Amino acid sequence: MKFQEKVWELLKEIPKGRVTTYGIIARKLGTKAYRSVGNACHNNPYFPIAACYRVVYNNGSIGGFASGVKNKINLLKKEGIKLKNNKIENFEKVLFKF
DNA sequence: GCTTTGACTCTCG
DNA sequence: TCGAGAGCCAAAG
Repeated sequence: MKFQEKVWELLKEIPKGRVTTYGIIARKLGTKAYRSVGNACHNNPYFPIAACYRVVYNNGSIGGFASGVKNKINLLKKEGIKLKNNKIENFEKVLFKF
């Protein structure tokens, strides 16, 4: 199992309406490769299963998205997550820490 | 096998 | 509160 595959496995675990951070995922995998987690999301082969759009910065800002940040925000809104100025509202509440 | 790059994070001013 | 700088790790060239 590759590093990126593990990331995708964790992404599948994220429940609907929740988000997580790259740092949390990296720690869960026992590494500090936050940036590689981002790469894994960018190379995500199965988009709908692994919810890469539910992953954000550690400070609650959106970060980036292959199809555009706006699209990412839109998806999050549909999940019931509220955003303000590219930042997650109630970040502590919707944060999923595994 | 060394260098570059990236959807990151932390620290400091 | 916000921006700049430095550090980190894995993957690709």
